Amino acid sequence: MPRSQRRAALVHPDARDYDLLDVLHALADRTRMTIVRTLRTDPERACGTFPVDVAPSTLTHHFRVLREAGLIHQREEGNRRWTTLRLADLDGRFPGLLDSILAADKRAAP
Amino acid sequence: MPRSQRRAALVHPDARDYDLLDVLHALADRTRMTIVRTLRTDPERACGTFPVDVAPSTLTHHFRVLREAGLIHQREEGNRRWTTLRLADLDGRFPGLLDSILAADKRAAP
DNA sequence: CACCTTCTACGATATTCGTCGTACGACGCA
DNA sequence: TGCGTCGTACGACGAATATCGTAGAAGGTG
Repeated sequence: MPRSQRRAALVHPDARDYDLLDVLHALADRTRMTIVRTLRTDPERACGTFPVDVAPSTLTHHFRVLREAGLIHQREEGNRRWTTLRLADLDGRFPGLLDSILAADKRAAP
Repeated sequence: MPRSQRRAALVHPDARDYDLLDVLHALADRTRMTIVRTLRTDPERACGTFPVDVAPSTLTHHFRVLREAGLIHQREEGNRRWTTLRLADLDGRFPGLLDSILAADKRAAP
């Protein structure tokens, strides 16, 4: 039984269940925006390799918010948890939205 | 002395001081999103004429959040406070962002 | 086996947020 | 002067949030 007790079931919402307000709320945070920005360039990353300055447990919290909003996908491989951006799902539901927001963020702090 | 005591000074941030995270946070609320959506179609509205279902004091709170994020402008005329969308300022700072978000919202709940 | 790394779950804490009721100031009109 | 309307300020309250420290599970490596 892999990770049955301590590790959560890694629930990812269906792309059709996306809630725009949840997506906006998830992105309205500097740490989470940095995570998404990083993933937009790098396809896949392990949790501990993001350029943010918070405690590991805090990072876990932010990943959960992003995951439950449907922004990221996480898969487990051995000891690591690899994170990817759900770009296709997001673009399917809200075409152009994510890149529009990321462009605005880049414009604000390139 | 016009509205010196009870009414706030109606501070509107400069368009150059826009903070994207503040904008996203302001829009990550159903009531405030409805206000912005309404203003995107109707150029100007009085405070009490928006299709939202909250108490007047709550509405005042939401207007303040939108105003301080730079999304709306309010001017006083007699007894009323007229609200407009700062579309040009927003588009100057974050081109295409607002319409991209509004399009996503319309897609989610047309 | 022992040890280290990675990441999570849990509990605690301080802060923010959305909501409302109440009171009231400013305006317009009779 | 008085009354009704519009919108605000203030205080309160519950819920959500962001943060952290600690403890521990799972995997990798010796």
